[in-house]
Amino acid sequence: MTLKCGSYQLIKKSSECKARLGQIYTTRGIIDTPVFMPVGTQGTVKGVASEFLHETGAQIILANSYHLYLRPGVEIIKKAGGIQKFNAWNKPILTDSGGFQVFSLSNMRKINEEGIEFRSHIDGSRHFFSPEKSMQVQKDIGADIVMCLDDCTQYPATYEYAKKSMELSLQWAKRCKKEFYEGNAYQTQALFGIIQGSVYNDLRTKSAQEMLNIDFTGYAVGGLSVGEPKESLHAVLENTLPIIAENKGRYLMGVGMPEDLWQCVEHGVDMFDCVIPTRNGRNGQVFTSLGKINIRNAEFKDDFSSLDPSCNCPVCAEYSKAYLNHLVRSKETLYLSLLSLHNIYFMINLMSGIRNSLKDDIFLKTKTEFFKKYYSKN
RNA sequence: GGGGGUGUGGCAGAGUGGUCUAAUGCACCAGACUGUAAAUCUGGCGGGCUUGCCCUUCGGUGGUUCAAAUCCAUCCGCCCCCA
Repeated sequence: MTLKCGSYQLIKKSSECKARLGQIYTTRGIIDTPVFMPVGTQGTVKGVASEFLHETGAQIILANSYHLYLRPGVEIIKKAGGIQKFNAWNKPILTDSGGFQVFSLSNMRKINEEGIEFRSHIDGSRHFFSPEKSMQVQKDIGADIVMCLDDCTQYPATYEYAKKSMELSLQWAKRCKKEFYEGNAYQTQALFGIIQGSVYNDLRTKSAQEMLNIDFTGYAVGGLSVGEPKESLHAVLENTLPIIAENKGRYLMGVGMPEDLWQCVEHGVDMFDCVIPTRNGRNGQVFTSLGKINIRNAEFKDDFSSLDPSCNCPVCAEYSKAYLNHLVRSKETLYLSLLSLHNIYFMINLMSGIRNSLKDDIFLKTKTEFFKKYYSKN
């Protein structure tokens, strides 16, 4: 049997909760899930060279079509032979559609039914992203998994606003699918739909059902981690994920912190992405099995132990907290790479631990142990 | 020896009678960051508590004034120029 790019294979369900072990097939390799995908907006995971990224065990990374479209431009990437040739990352890549920029560049864009008009954050020039345009850009970039152009609803949003926004994403999703499969030329790439609806359960339900009707290879839950309370996030997942067919990959966009990964896997999420490991790394915050620390803090000036006693990453193997503290204080650029690398390794390793616990069907016990240790210093 | 200048919080540096516990930057102490316009941003940075006030602070001392970082005297330190 030939597996379609982006298709999900369920391997084992937890007997204790909705967590599940599986695999997502892509043309460039099989992804073991649950998986954490480091974010490389501009085609590079900030501060981490591909060879080090491989060492972390990363299976797939993100890139952003809006950013790559603006610079270097799609033509350059096509000329390079696709994004994987261009950025020397030969494993799967998922591209975001530009939908998140609707949210994050909210004061530099206008939305209408046709699409989104952006003012470039680089030079102020005007650009138009329609669902069709987003599909063309992502196909040209050469992503293995392509995301539908959506309207990432801001939080808070009134019910009426969230409804309109969700319905717009739905209309766009239909156009994305049509455009994506146009000419049947892109069977090596997968298209995922994105469920919206803010914190309103009936809107989420509607969005999920309609997305399933359109029929995508995988489904993402978007519009979360945009400022809503944690309870809302969990309520949405609890409500929405069961609607998605069991044989489809479920991707929670933009999440998250280590504690979020455990909790959301428990709800049945298969894929995550988040800028946290790299951004926080660049800001001195380090994730460890004993909780997060800010390596800039004075207490680490003469702490010659590694960042995390139970970490096997290249940074923990070689460098002390005291030295990393010194690098951060001195603004030596090396710390950007080292802390990002460690944090990514931490996330990837955490997911690997989650998968192992699912294999042995001891997810909840392992989760409890993780939290006990992670919060032991507070 | 003669002339000129200068001394402000950890550092640099504003302020030249009241609105000054004293701008700003750095340093320092913390916090935040969730499909990346982020190597960024925010807060704190003399002491005390009843959180509104009180005490202490602009080289030292003394003075003028209702009021002094700011004016005067004097002492001390530093810098420059001429001999």
